[in-house]
Amino acid sequence: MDKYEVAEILNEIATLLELKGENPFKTRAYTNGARAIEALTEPLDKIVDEGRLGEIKGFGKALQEKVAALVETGKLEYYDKLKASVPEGLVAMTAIPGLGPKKVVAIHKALGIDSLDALETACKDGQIAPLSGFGKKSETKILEGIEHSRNYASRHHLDEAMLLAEPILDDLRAHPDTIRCSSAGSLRRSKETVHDVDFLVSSREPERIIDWFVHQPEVTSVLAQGDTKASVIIGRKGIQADLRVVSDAEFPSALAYFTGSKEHNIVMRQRAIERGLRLNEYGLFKSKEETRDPELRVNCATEEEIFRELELDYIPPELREDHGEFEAAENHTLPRLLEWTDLKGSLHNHSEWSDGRGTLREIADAMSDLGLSYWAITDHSKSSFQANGLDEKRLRQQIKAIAEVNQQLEDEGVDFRLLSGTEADIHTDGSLDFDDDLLAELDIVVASIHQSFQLEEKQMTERIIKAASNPHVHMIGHLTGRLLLSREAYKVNHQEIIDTCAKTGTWIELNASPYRLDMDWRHWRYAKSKGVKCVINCDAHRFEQAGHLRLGANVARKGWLTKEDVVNTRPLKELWELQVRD
DNA sequence: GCCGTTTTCGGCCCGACTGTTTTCAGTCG
Repeated sequence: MDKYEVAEILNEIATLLELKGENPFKTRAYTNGARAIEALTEPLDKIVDEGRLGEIKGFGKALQEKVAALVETGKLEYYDKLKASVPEGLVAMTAIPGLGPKKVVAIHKALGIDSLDALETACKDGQIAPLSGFGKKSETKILEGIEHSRNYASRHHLDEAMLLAEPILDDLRAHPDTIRCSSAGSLRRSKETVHDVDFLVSSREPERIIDWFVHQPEVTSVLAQGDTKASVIIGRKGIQADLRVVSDAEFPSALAYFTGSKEHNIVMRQRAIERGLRLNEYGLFKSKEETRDPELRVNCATEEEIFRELELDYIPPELREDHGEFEAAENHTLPRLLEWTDLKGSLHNHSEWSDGRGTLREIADAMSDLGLSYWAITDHSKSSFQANGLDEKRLRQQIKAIAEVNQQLEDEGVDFRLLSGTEADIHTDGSLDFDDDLLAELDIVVASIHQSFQLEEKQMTERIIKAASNPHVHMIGHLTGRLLLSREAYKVNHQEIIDTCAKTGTWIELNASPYRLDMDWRHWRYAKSKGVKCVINCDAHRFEQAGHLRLGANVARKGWLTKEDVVNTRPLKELWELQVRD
């Protein structure tokens, strides 16, 4: 069993314990254990083999035994028994907003309900409202929740959230009663998918800001509206948006608090407690007791100053996942992160020659107008016939056509170049769609998998390693083939592939399509530690997808990457020098 | 279930909102 499967079971154990009414701190121990396992950078089976599970923070005797059993045998008696003792379907019911473990159990005890379908029927029949602690509104909300979970995915792509949030943020900024404002939450941390969109505003007139917010034309329903907080559903796709309004003195601590992550915040609070202080969304206070007394407030005008009071360097929002940022911030070793404006071009893109839009010249003009320096045309290869992939003959024609466009650009004095390339399919055996002779004629070779996703992890890993070992391959494209919120990643051993790329000097793509964002940000720190370079690529099929560069850079920041770690921050001349291999 | 430079027992982050209640439990982030 791999670490993700183990983590999933630990999380399920936590939910099951909650349903059984266990000590909440015991529940939390399992949740913490799941997180710690997911965050591991070395293989879990290796840690188990060497008996080092106890070195993981929060791992005592019980968790060590349980995880070792899961890794070694794939089974855990404790889990099986626990699962058998809780009616199936109750876990799914806890996913409905407003229904936690206590209420789910209450409904089950009173009515014997153990599935979403049965719950829906009971609501419609008016059986829920008479229960103690429930009412007519509970019934309506549960029905809405079930409906919502069917109509909309509960998470959304990052670009969708950004596109929705930015105009609202602009309007909030322009609102006469706004002093400061920002996005917060997972959007500000650039998570690859987000559950909701968070806004924070400081103002002397909170009720006016709240009122303005819930009356925005995009708002389709108001979930909650109070004096300092409102939750609404916005947009066609139904994204939840939360707004908090605080005083300006509270803004820095509120921003830190609502940016999260939850795990990061817990460490921040603990650091405050260790220093005899108390941190909450209202400020950092010289008190051990709960207080909002301005007299006790440690004056912090910005987030930076809060970090300083807790003896930390400023931690950029993208890094706030409790994935090692505290150690680095203490030791002054946080990286200076990449900025999206550092990017000079994209090395994996398509044109009308395969399944993209636009002629070579149109693409060159569009990207040059954006201020980029180069743009690789890497159309699909012949095996991807569904994408009108190029065979040898058409690829040779395209190389010539690109040379002609570049000649025109040079004659016109335009400081921009197209690069010739291919996105070569990796066959099941790891061989590529073109011979080495032809690959050698190209500026850029991206090797990607577009079929046979179902191979076992071992075979899939060997397949990619073989492709990465071809001296003509510059980079591996979208390493796991995942489509966020729709298709699971195919199983690969990231570590082995990264180790190979470190030896061969092969780059790994961070595919900046909002549906991919692949390789996942969680693996970049390991790649970086091995000296493997990243390439942030648009995988553009249309002009406007050049904008994916910004998204890709945001996610690269989340992987701790700097300008130096990313190949396409370099000017063309340096890019050529990087390509020379031993 | 985990943890410990006062502690091997008694803590474990904490505040807002909702819906149901007549003062609060449950849920959420």
